[in-house]
Amino acid sequence: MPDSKPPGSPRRSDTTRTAILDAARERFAADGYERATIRAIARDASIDPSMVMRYYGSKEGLFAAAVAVDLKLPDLTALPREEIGRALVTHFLDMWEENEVLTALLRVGVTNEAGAERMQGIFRDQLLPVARTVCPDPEQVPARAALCSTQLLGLALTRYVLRFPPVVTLPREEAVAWLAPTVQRYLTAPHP
Amino acid sequence: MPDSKPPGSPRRSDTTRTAILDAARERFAADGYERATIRAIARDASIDPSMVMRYYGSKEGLFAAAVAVDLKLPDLTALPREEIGRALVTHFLDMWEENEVLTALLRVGVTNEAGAERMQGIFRDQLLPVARTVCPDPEQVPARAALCSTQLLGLALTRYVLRFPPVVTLPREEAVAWLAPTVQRYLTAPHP
DNA sequence: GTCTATAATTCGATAGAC
DNA sequence: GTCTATCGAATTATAGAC
Repeated sequence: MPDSKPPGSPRRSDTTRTAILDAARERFAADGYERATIRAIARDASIDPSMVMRYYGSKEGLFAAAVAVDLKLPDLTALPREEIGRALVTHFLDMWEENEVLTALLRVGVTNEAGAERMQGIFRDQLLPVARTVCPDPEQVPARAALCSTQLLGLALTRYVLRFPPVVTLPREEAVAWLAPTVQRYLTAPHP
Repeated sequence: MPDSKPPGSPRRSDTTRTAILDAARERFAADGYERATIRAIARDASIDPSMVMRYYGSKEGLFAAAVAVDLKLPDLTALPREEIGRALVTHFLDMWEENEVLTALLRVGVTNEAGAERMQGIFRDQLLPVARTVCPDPEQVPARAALCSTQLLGLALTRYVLRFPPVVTLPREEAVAWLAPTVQRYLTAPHP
């Protein structure tokens, strides 16, 4: 964290570091934790495998650094109640498509505790505040946010990871049109 | 498949074979493909690792055999239209809880092509016939079945694999009450 | 900072005695 | 059928020259 150099002088290693992290995200997203080897990541980044160890200490450290980006969350709490479902689905599709971090986290989290916990933290941080502003009963907020996560993660799983053909084929607008009412209902409808 | 022995005489190896498959399902479900080692599976089954190779040839062969059980599918096509959502959610929760095969398939399928294809086949075989009987437009059947798979697999992912606490805590009846209308809508509601 | 060389494990798979 | 022994390959991680 502490940077002893003045702001205007980027260290030479910075470009190497980001190249490593980019390659790591790509490999973790494509292959999962075990099959994404340090050697392959280093090869993708056009550097020596030992540099990865030098910079990030271990494979676990590399993974932690690769997924330690904070995903910008637009303020959805100001939206009208009726639009929250559509806004959430759209926002999450944006997040999955603009970044490989979430795909990497999902592929790794399925067999890696650290990945699962981080994925859980992201969904908690993003869904709970929204749920709090629209849920009728504060006591139901965690359960309703959790229900939303099942639908949103299920879409990501089948579309970006398992790649079920009918889900991959589904146009983005159509997916939004179908899922938005579901998320809307999980958040705002009376308890069934 | 061909059994040269008379029906009344179980081969001695049969008990060993099923012990191996049981242990394999457990390990694949808990650890995924890479981390479930043949040695660990053999240790769980209290036999020698070389026996696994002798019986199943390779690790891939073992996995294929472990997940090659046919899941009995009750006939849901005879149900009244209005109950199909609840019946499907209940049926899938039963399948996930009575058997480790689906958890193993999901954990493996995320990083293994063979697992992903088998998972896709199961959902296709189970959902398409049901969707065909209740969908208004035959052309929309694959998309609507796919939408159901996103919600059902999302529940399984967060509840049985990632183990999000609020989803794990959710009582089974409550999960059914929330998801049933979703699945019902994906199958029978007019295109949004 | 970068690279070579290699240590130390671990795994899947094989050969062969009994 | 069962087990011992081991091969060959791949991995993470380290030590040290330049």
